[in-house]
Amino acid sequence: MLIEQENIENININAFQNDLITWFKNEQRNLPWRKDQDPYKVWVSEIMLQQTRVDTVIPYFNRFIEWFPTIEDLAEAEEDKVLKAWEGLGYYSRVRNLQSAVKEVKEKYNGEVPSSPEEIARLKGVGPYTAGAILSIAYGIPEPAVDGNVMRVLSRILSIWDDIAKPATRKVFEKAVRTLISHEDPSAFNQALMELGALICTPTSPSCLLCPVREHCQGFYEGVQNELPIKTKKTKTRDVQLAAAIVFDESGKILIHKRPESGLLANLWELPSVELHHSMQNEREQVIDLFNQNHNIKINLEKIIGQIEHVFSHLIWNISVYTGKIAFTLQESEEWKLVTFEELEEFAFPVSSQKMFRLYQEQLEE
DNA sequence: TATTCGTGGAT
DNA sequence: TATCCAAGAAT
Repeated sequence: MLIEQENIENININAFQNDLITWFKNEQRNLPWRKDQDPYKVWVSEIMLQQTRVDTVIPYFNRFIEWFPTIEDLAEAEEDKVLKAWEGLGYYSRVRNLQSAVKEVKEKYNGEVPSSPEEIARLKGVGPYTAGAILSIAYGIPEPAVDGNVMRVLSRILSIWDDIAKPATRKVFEKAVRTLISHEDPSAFNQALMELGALICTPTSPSCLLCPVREHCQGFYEGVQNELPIKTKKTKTRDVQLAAAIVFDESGKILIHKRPESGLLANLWELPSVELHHSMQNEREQVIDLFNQNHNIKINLEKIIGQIEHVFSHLIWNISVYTGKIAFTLQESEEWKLVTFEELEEFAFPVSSQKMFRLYQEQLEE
């Protein structure tokens, strides 16, 4: 904490703010959520951008605002449609938290996104970064918005060697931002730090020769810009063996299942599946037994149509994909439905299920 | 605090 | 091919 305190005193704060903000105003990308400062749109964009690239978010953002133009529209929407709007974006609890928070804003705050740090931080899905981003960008309030970009950029500028993988480290950077932030234009300042991280001060091989704040950068001065930030943490993924089935009824409809309301891919639809375990039993027999035991569904498996690998951040699914027929009359419910191929479009599926549908289509074409 | 939450692009 | 990682939050 002492090191960065000394380094921050080496910075000419006014010149730094001016160089950074001037660069941002000239070089910023033209992004759909920068067309106005509607707090709702800023909010939606910030949730979508969590751990997600700008290029990925753009089409999702445009469609989401088209479907749900206002807080009221989103508050009143069916959750299934909201999840459909998020289909393929990942981290699906983000959008369920967003809708929940939007309902709270509608009811408790008369539809106006609160502008106090305490109130906005209490909303579901709004953490320290998102609270600061909305407050500064939509309301011009000088609050820190410390994301991965800001930690990378400031770790270099201030030569901060704390491990940014540790949650406690964010506070170090929030303190630095409180010292550095422009009170004239907090929105431009915060966005400029992130834009600099995205365009110039990139994770590998930063473009220091193009950097508008190079002369303020302690890391560049020391020649350590490629060693910062310090980020430990290893990703240990575990393997899970699954078997999924495309199960048809007599009329050719497909059986789909709604996942539980918490945990992985919560509330999304999927092709029914079971987790396999090591056994002397052959896989085909085990799948039939597990469908019976876990789902209380009797099926006749036809054939295996292929294997699919799907990689999450923390685990890997290896899925054997079967086709089959349902061996009794199924009672449909909130959790189980029989639908036609056309009706599949109405349901939100994770990418793993979409891979299986594609695999089946490829089989048909052979 | 460490882990759980997706996905697809970059290197 | 494998690893990392991108505008984080909840638990």
